[in-house]
Amino acid sequence: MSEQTAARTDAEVPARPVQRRSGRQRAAVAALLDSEPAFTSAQDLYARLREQGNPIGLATVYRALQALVEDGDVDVLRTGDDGEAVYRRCSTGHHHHLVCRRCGRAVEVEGSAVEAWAQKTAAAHGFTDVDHVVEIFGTCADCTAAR
Amino acid sequence: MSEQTAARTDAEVPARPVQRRSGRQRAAVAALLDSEPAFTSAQDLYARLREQGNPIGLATVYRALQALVEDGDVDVLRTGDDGEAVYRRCSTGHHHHLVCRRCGRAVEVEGSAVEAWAQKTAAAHGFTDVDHVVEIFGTCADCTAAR
DNA sequence: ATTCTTGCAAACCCTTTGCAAGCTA
DNA sequence: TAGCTTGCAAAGGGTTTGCAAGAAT
Repeated sequence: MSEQTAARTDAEVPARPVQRRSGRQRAAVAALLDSEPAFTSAQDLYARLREQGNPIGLATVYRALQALVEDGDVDVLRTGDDGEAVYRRCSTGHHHHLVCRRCGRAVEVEGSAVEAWAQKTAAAHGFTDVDHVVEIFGTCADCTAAR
Repeated sequence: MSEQTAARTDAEVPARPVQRRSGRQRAAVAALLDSEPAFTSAQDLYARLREQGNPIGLATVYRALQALVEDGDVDVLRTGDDGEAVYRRCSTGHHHHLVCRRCGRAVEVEGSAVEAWAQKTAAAHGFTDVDHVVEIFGTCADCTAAR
């Protein structure tokens, strides 16, 4: 993992109360994501699930991720190099990420100062329905040390 | 165009002095981009060039864009929905964008406050080699009025 | 002449979709 | 039983690459 780009929408999607059956595989994807601190790609999750003995289908992984994102349980980002989407279990409120470009590990952060700045800047140019994407990339302490 | 995501790298790429021949088609792409205030996709540029009577090849458009980005003359963003890349002629210094999610028109903006915040936040978590992606999306004045 | 540029078509990759079979409630 | 979930394979869409032909220096 290296350069990435944000894809999170700030607009609060009112998680429509879709009726969702348990689904063994879907649960497996959710569980793996729960224990993963880094942003991970669908392909990666797919490979890992199979490695750990779960013969899941790639389409199922994508469908599970789709559902999780829809429910607001997971955040999505896009890698800057190839546009691949990466997912991560996240808290529901509005927040941004501090992501390690080396291992993908991420920390949720918030910055009211940025929110205000974005709002003000947009307004100054006559823009409405303002929304923003903010992601910080760097090398985490562990990766810095391991190098 | 609608939701998008940033892909700009803050790391200053020391535009390697690549020897580049003029190239009629490459120039055409650069020219079109020069007169375009909005972030535009490769496919879109390709279509427009052909429409205006320039039988360019799609691969050439991509190669031209690649070169322009490499030289730091063009900025890239990724649409949030489909991960399509969009390009725009930009100034060389570090800056961010205020993009209209309706028409794609963009304004270059800068915010030292954000730069400082990003740096401070990253440092607080032990991250090094900090870099960040910040893009503001909204509906520009014109589009707001036209609606 | 040499070297870079352009086009076309094929190749790639990630992601989505159709459809039949398997589960869940 | 009815309806969602899963898999496989095929389709899609954007982007890249191989290779031969066409410019530029």
